[in-house]
Amino acid sequence: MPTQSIPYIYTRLSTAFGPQHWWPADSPFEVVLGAVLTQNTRWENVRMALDNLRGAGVLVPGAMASLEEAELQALIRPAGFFRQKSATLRRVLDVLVGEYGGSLEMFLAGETPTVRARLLNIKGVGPETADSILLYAGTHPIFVIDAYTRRICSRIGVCAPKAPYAELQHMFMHALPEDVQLYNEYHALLVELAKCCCTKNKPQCNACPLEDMCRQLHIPPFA
DNA sequence: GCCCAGGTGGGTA
DNA sequence: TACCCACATGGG
Repeated sequence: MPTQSIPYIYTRLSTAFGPQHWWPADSPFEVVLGAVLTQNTRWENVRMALDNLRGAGVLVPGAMASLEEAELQALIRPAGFFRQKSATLRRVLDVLVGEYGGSLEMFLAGETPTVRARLLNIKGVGPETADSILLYAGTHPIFVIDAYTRRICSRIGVCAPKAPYAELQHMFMHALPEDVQLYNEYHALLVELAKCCCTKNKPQCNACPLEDMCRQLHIPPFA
């Protein structure tokens, strides 16, 4: 399966699933929180944590920054890895509030490579978290690679099972026109596809509306 | 009880 | 570079 199929796959997914309206958040700041909280974690768990934060009225940088560490940890606990994530969020808030007066817009303004480097410089923020923030909170044209993307691409033969993040990102960005909305939709659609037929160790397509495509793309068990 | 989830960073060879 | 591991909760 050559990389030329990347635009084709988008067309098929878009037709089957329609607009995804991602990221599932009410504000850019929530995107940042969700990007950290969803690290190796189901979104359902992340939503519980976000609901807690909303209930506590701390879904704005200033208010969250004033929380005690124990309070923050208790609120995000359902998302797992709560000690690690609270520390990461604290470091993000230090930059956001300390250097940009709490303005996410200011923080994310500037050239994409510059802002990306600034994000990656924060301990606990890796490439996926940084790119999710750049694309979904800052509308920077950058393609987000996640476990779903890698798994799907691996199963249809467009990459090795352990292909590096940068390699996959390069592949998508060179197969597609530079377009924030396209990158946004594509990533969301891959997640939608993965949830129905590309779960780890369970490559069934029993109820998958894309059974035909899975067959064409050689996704088991229709290979 | 066991497996898994929209990662990241640190350690070792 | 290439693995291995800790990190933690909640749902199937």
